[in-house]
Amino acid sequence: MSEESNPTQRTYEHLILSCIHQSSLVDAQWVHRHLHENGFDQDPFLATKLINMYSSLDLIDDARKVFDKTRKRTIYVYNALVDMYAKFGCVAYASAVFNQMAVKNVVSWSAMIACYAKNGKAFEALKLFREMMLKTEEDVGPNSVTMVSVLQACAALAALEQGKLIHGYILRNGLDTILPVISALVTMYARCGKLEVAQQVFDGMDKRDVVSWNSLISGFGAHGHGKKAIDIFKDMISCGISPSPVSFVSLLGACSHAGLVDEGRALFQAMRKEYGIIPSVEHYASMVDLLGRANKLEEAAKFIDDMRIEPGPKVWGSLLGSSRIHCNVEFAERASTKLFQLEPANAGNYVLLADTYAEAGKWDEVKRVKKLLESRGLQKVPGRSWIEVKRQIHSFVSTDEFNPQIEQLHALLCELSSEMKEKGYVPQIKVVLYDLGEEEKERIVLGHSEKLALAFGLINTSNAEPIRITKNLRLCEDCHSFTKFISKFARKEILVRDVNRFHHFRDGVCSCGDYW
DNA sequence: TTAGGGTTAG
Repeated sequence: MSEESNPTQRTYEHLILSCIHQSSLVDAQWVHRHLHENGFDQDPFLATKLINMYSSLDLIDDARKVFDKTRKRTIYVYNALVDMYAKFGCVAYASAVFNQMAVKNVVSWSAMIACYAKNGKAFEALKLFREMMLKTEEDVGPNSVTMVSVLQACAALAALEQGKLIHGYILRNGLDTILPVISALVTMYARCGKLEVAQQVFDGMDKRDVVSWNSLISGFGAHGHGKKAIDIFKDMISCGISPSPVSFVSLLGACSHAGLVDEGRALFQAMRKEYGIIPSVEHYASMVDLLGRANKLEEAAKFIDDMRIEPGPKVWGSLLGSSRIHCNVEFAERASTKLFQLEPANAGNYVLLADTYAEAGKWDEVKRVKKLLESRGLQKVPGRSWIEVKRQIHSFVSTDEFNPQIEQLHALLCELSSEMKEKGYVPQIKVVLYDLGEEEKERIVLGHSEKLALAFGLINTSNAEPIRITKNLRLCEDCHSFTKFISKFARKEILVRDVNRFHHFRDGVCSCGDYW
């Protein structure tokens, strides 16, 4: 690049940055046109910037066009495109671009791993990380940024043993002073059920920012320690750290899991009045969840009516979820009517409404909603549970007939069930929302994925070792009751992370206090 | 000169 052209390139860079800043489409198109007319659109530096610009304006196709027209595609142009697809959740496109790259550096690998980790593909993230570790090129060794995404993947899978290996790598490579890395470690340990280790890692930090504190608050919240989460928040304030909007989402979530309605209401008020934070949809959704779970559905609905912003799917989703828990047909209908308009392709909403009808015995309505679901070509997400044994993740679904150990697991569960029935366990067959006979229902609940994972854990872990199970949905009442019995009967400590929170079973009691 | 990262959401 010649010297005199530098200012012009820089001018265009500033113009593009200003379009991003003001998110102005008209200006963006104007700048792009000028750039083209002056022959700057083949400059790879500016092409990268243009991709970023269109990406920030949510214009994927325009960004792609810039890429396609750029003849000199540097290591930077490709990375910008991978990152854009990652941002929009287009994992297949991102990986296609990544695979096309002849030269990949640490940023390329990190961007692709982050893409998988952020878009619910944690297995793929770990797989790609292992591949990256086998590369010998100088510029491909993982760094702190890579570690953060890998830790997120471990957290998503509750892969504690893998996470510990990564922790070791972080210590050996001196990455343990970098704030994002430590915050990700705190979250990883908390989400893998090791709250005490999360606390130790946090205690060992010499410097903490608001995100480090938020990580700890949400960790305690997810484990049901609402009061402790509030205490941590108070400690943070007394250390002179200002709370962020996320601090309050975490706190309200913590109150919700622990049923701390009054504390939650007070925090919501304080957020505005004392800390000047304007509540966003996430805060409203958390409040609706807090009230709804506590069976204050009227108040939750009124809270929505009084909102100063448009409620949106998260808020209505919270109301629907609570209505399902408390089997309230009226509010479930109200929320789902809105949700079917706002997010017609979300199968979960149809399932929640159908389940509410089923529990209320309204079988004609159940049929109607299931038909609606089918007519829209949607499918219910199957329940899945998994468990890590010797660094291997074993995954279970209730209908898994290909699992080589399935016969053994079923036999063990039948044996345990009949023995526990003598000690007072009563199968909660009402959770089976089909018009079936009692025996059939009992057979179905005994085949739930969480119980298969539990049986697998009983066979494959030592006596002293706790069992850690992760589940993609909310824990059902029968699995909850069954696991409580097992924890006493088999004298086993069992940790289950469901989609919302942790259940810590010990000696026949669960840490959630049967409120979840 | 450019690119990748931490906390929340049910």
